[in-house]
Parts: sequence; C-alpha cells; structure tokens
Amino acid sequence: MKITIKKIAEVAGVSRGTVDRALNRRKGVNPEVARRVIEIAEQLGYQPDLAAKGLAAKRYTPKKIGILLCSGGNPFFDEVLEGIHDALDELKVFEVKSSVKFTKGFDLKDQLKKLDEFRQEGIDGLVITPVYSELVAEKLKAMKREGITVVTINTDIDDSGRLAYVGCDYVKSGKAAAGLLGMMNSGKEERVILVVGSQMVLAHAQRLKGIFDTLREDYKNIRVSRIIENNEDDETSYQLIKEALQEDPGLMGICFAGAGHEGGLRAIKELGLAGVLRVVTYDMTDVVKKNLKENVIFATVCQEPYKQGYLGVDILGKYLLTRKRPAETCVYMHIYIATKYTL
Amino acid sequence: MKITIKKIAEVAGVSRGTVDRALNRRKGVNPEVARRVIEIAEQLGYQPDLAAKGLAAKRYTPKKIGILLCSGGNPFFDEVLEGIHDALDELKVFEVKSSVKFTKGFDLKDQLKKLDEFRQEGIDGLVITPVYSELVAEKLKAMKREGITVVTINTDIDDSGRLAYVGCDYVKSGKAAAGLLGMMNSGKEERVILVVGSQMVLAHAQRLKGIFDTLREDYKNIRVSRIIENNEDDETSYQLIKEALQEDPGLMGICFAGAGHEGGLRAIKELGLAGVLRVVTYDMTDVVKKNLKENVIFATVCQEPYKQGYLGVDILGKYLLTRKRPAETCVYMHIYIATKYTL
DNA sequence: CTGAAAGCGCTTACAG
DNA sequence: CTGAAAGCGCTTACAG
Repeated sequence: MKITIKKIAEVAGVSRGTVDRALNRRKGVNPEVARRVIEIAEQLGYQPDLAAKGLAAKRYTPKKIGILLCSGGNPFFDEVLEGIHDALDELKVFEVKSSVKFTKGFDLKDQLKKLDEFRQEGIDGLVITPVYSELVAEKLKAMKREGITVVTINTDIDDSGRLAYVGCDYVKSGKAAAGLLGMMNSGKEERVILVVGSQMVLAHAQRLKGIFDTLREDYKNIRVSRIIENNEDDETSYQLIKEALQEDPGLMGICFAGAGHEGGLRAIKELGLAGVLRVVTYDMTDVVKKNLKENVIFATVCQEPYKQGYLGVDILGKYLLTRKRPAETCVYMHIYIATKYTL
Repeated sequence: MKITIKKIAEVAGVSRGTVDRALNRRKGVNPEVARRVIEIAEQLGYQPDLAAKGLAAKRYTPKKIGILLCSGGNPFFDEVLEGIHDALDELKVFEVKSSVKFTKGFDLKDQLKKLDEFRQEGIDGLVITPVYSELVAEKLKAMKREGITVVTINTDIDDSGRLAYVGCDYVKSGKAAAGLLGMMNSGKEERVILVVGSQMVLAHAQRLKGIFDTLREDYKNIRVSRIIENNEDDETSYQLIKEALQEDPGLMGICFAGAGHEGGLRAIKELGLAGVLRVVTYDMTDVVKKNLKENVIFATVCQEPYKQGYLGVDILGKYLLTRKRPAETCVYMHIYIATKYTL
C-alpha cells in the first residue's frame, strides 16, 4: 500500500493524532511541528484515503449542505435537481446531510431570506444559483466568514468568495445558436429576430453578445431585425412575437435565448410558420421536446443541466470532506446541440 | 446511522462473520442460516457501506480489471481512455488493480490472443470493445464460466454473457446526421454521398440504416447518390471521394459515417468545395476539430466517448466490489451535435 | 459450519 | 500542545 498517516507519524516522530491535526489544519498544534508534518506528507506524496475518512466521519457530527435554487416554475432545473440528488446520495456514505430550498424565479428578497434561514439552521456548505446582486454577494461573503463554503451553479456572481462556479459560458452558447442560424442560411440576405427574458438577466445579455459577435463575423447576410423582451412570460411572448411576425413576414428565423417559448411557439403555429421559420431554442424541457418532434423547433442548444447539479454538490462535498479544491475555479459545461433525432 | 452487519448479526443471532459470508454468497455457510440472514437483511433494508468495504478490502487480495480496446490508430479512443483512467483511479481506493491492452483496429485474431493473455494473468473483470464475431462471444462466455465478469463498451456483442453494454445507439446516431443534412437542405432536390469504413462494420451499417430511414421519411428531396467504402483508410478515401465529387459536381453534402475522413477532406479542399459542400462527420477528433474551425466540416455527431470509458469501468468495478448490477443492461450514451462554436 | 479477533486508515474525546 | 486508545463497518485467517 501507499503512504498512510501512520507512516508520516513514524517519519516525523509524532503520533498519528498529531499528524491528522496538522494535515487538516486543526488548531492546537505546535506550528513548528505542523510545518514539518505537512512537509513530510508532501514529500512522501501522501494522498488521504477517502474510504477511511468516510468511515471515521461516521462517528462524529455530520456535515450539512444547503441547496438554494431559483427554479420555481422553470422546468430546466428538473434535470439539475436530478444531478444534485444523485451527488447527495453518494455523499450519504460520508454522513453528509442536506436541505434543499427553492425560490420562485430570481426573487432577490426571497433569496436573501432563505439564505438567512440556512444560516440559522447551520450548514457547512451551500450550492446556490445566485441572484445577480451585490446584496447576495455580500451575504455570501459574510457566510464564508462564518465558515460556510459556497459553490455557485448555472449562474455565477462576482466577488462573493465562492469556492467554484459550475455552469455555462453563455457567450459561447450564444455563438452556438448563431452558428445554427448560419447553417440554415440559404446564402441570401435574411432577417432573424431574437427573444430574451430580459437584457438585465446576465445570461441572456451574454448570449445576445455571442449571437451578435458571430453573425457579424461569420454570417454577414443574416441581420437581426428586432430583439424582443418577453420577461419569460408566455402571454407577453405570444403577443409580441405575433406582432413581430405579422409586421415582417419574410423572416428566416427566430432564436429564443431564454425561457417563455411556449407562447412564442403558439404564435408561430397560428401564423402557419411552423416548419418554415427556423426556430432555435435553448435547453431541453418538455415543451422543447414536443416542438422538436413536431418540427416547429429545428434545434436547441444545451448545457448539461444534470452535470451542473451533480458537480456543484460533488465539488462542495469533496471540499468539505477533504479540503480538496477543484482543479479549476470555473468549471464550464459542455455546450452541445440537440435535434429531434438526438432525443 | 443505518442498518449494519452488526445489527443483522444481532437479529439473526449469529456472528458478524457469518452474516458477511451469507450476504456475499461465500461458501461454507449452513444454507438454512444463509437464507435467514439474507431475508433479515432485505427486511431491514440493509445497504452495505462502501467506505467500509473499501477499507477492509485493502487487507486482502486486490481485484484486477482487464481493459481491451480495438483502438490502435483511432484517435476517438483517446477520450474513451481518459474516462477509463479516471474511473480506474477512483477504484484504486478500493485496491482494484488494472491492466490495459490494445489491438490495432478490429483484428479478430489479435483480440482472441489478448483475451487468452488476460486469462493467464488472472483477472476478475474485463472491459472490452469486442470484435463482432462468434469466436469472441464464445470466449467471453468461457471466461464468464471462469468467474470473469465482462462489460462491453462502444460496440456490443450478442450472446456473450456480458454484464452490461455501455455505448451508442448507432441507428439513432445515423438519424442525427441525416437530420443535419435535412436542416441544411435548401428545399430543392439535392444529392449527397455517404462514406463508411465498411458495411461489414456493424456500427457503420446501423448508421447507414438510420440515415436512410430518416431521409426517406423526413427529407424526400435529399437523395443518396452513392455510398463509398473507404476501409477507414485515408488514401482510399482521398481517391474515391475525389472521383465521386468530380463525377457529380452538383452534390449538396457528404456524410462520413466512419473514420478516415482526413483523406476525404483533403479531396474536398483540393476541389475547392470547402465551405460549399455540406460536410457532416462523426465524433470529435483533432482532425475534426481542425476542419470545423476551418469551416470545412459543418457539424459532427458525438457520442460521449469519455463517459463510455468511465461508465464501463465504473459499472464493472461496482459489480466486482458489491455484486451490484447496473439498473439497465444496455446503457446508451447521449447523442449530440457539435459545431465550431461549441468547441 | 461458526465465532472471536485483528485490522484496513482516519478522527476525536480524553487524559495528561 | 501531544499521545494512547477507541471506533467507524466490513472481511478473512485462524481456531474450533
């Protein structure tokens, strides 16, 4: 076998308890001794045995992870949640407990409130889809000071002291959608419209940027004739898109950069444009699936939702159990394209 | 905590050793007693603790996994191999050893020989990309009788007694490629050519089927004007495709259903058809990446190579350590589409 | 066929 | 600040 704590203890001439305390940066060790032990461990290439750690952990206070998602009403997060649960299940062996909370959409106040609830309950780590606000960043920093480790998933937030971000590069995902429109371009001058929830949503703004950059550089004969903000609301989406399509009957395509496609798709179908207007969406919800099958949506750009949830929890769990940080602070998901044939 | 072996021992009125022997179907337990122990364990919902199993396993003979890949010269397998190594690394905690062997392409004789080598060395489990031959199926069955558990990845083989198959649904991946050609169809009657390694390679034949089915059903104005067999050889590919393109200058697209695109792509570039002829490929090798970036390949259909390797080993490892079978015998990979923008 | 015991590597309450 | 010891859950060589 390999280097164990026992071996290190022998070499350092101290007890295994002291080695454990030193390596895990626990308090109450002579700094001199600690330094030496750590150095010896590094020299010998010590790798802690996770199985043994897990087993020993069972005797003492369990770790607790909080999960806070802005997913109310957004089916995209069902798959994220699957990943979260699978990772939590695997952590159960190590006696890691968990508690999951949701807010309806990106509601700032509600998020702040739920964060305080978690602080009261007492958690060791948090996986969160943060609302993009300084208030949240501040609160996360305060929680860090209290010893709570934070991992952001799906959306990131600056200067919050988080351990890692697991999610999408949204500019890149914008490019992917533009590439699809380009692929379907006939070679003639054509117009498309873009639909976002709000340009204030960071992810949507970044996707727009990716789309514009790509069209400008690679597909000069595609012009964006209009940007519609639907607030991710289906009724708004329906009205605005219906209008837009009627005013500009020769459109080649439309790209939904955020949620709320259902209404827009309804408008498209009513106007008899299904299968004609090239529709590109994001993610893979039931609505998207249905409309891919019916040839209304041509393709959709995906971002590994399951993995976002799984890795978010996994990275946090590994850190809590072993203080091991992920190799990269930002773990970007694979961006890929799905069609009716890949379902 | 939960139900442990100790608890079961108490309830059954036997020692922990006996419980262990009964639950793991080891020999030398009174059948009556074994039956009762197993029943009690089920009743109590006993779930063995992996960490403890791993720790205990360290004291005794390690398990050994053999890996046998038909990957010589095929860059697609680099990523499969990454997944394999990551999974093996995780198994090291449980003292699982491994040995990896390769054959050059799908060489039947070489595969049979390497299988015998593994038997000699003594392995407990095998992850293999089987050559599609009855001789292989027979040998795998023989190995099963000797107590070796087999998992197939990337390609399956019937009636071989394997524990599971992890890989692609090739008919479906054929459909995905056809869908891409369809997406790029101008609406007019158009012709495409298909390139395979050999129609004798099961995966290629299945992809062809998927492509034909889809074109027939959904894209009636795309006609396959020719099928080229390139033996996955670049020179052959170059020659045949150059000829084909010269004979039929109005082609809309070409789909490479197997390896050996490099030569074909060279022909396309020489004839000045880069960016004009719609090229669809499979998988994501360095050659594919380069040609996506240069706008020669429009899109490529992928099949989670990393995951194939990872899960193949993971499923086998879990089975060897805990006799737990995967939920599904056939674990199908996600099929997805990549473009230059998703790189 | 069965039980008692040792030990896998790590952690912490306890005593000093 | 440090060491000796117990124990997390499981497995097997050993003795009977």
